[in-house]
Amino acid sequence: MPIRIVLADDHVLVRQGLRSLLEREKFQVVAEASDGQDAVRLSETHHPDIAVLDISMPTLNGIVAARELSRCCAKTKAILLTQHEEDQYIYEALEAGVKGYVLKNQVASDLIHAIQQVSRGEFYLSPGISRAVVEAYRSKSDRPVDPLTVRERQMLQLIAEGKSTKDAASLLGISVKTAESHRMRLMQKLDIHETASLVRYAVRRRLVEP
Amino acid sequence: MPIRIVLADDHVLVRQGLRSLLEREKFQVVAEASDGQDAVRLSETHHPDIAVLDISMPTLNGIVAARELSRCCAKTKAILLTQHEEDQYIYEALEAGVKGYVLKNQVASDLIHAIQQVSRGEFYLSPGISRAVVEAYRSKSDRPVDPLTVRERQMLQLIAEGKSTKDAASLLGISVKTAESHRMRLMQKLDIHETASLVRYAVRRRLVEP
DNA sequence: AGCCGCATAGGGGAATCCCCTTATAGCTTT
DNA sequence: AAAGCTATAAGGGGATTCCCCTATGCGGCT
Repeated sequence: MPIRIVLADDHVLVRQGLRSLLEREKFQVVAEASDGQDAVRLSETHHPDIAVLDISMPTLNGIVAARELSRCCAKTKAILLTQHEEDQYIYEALEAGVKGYVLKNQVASDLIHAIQQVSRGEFYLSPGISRAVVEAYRSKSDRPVDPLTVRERQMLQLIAEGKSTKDAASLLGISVKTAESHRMRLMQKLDIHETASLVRYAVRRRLVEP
Repeated sequence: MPIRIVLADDHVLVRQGLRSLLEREKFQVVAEASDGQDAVRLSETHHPDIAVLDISMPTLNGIVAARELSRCCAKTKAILLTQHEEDQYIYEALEAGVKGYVLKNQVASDLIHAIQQVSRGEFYLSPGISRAVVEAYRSKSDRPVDPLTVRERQMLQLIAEGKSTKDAASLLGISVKTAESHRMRLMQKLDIHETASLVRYAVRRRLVEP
């Protein structure tokens, strides 16, 4: 039986390129998602062996999506794709239960290996980020804890993407007033009081692309 | 004889995905480049029919590379790949002699069509950017690279820094209503309708640090 | 001389943001 | 069992954004 995969990346063209690559290796791509929520939803219905998630995606980024997956689809193993190797949030990814971490500027065989290895129950990390992982663990004790909750970070991302509170609320399936609450406490925690600074913060945190 | 292609994108994984996609369609990828200089160099030696160039690349971005190509390899036609629908990229791209413009969040068949059409000597533009192109041609005569006036750019920067319109007005020594006017026309010109997207635009333009 | 772009300034209004408050339910920690 | 954090939801209200509209004066282009 082939390894079954859900593929999530917000760029259709990139996604289809990856799909072509994976199918050439006899993997079976059972579904494609263009954002994090879709990735989670499709994983819930298809129960794939592997979810390949781009880190920067709308609605839920790859890390948050991976966290969701480890809650709702324990069988599905998450592999993150990222552009950045100076990723200081690798620790977050590991904590989210990610099994593989692949840089976009590695060769395709890297992703292939990652999928094979992770589906065997092992971990896989692209060469070049091991250092970052080691450092993440080394400084684990005095790591600056991100004060935000999952919901607050989701709101932050949606705000930074240009969504209004109302839009964000309906995207998250909660009431406008609840979304406002999350937004307010988020701003209090970060001591930021305008949308603009919030967006710059989200860009620095790589929750969204500038 | 198959259509011969040079493929340039700084992410190896994405590049190989695209290659797989193109080879499935019987195109011949004669070389891959990971930056703009390489793309030009490889085109000079291989004389491909088509150069597929990502816009954001190290050393030379896709647009500059396309400009080079139109000088040194007139036979090679450039197709740009981009994440952004932002208008001013398109102006620059057209001026650089680009023959095709494909958004990364279009389906793969879009790129296939682009290659076929461009190699026949026609133009190709992804759906969704035609409007911007039409506008580019409409006001072609005196189009500055950046369509914003000095005042509008000042406003943009202040907004992105987190200033309110009122604050910005007093900083610029003008009335709040004037500042609002600048802000409004700025948003109209860029076709951006929320502060958040405005901030991300300013970050991309390096008007402010993220 | 007349048109056009730009900076200036203002009126008005709907929507949204920002911030305060309170309250219930669930889950974890102590 | 109590305390604490989180997610949920709601009321209210002042500030700001966003987008229409009009209007004047200045400088440059044809």
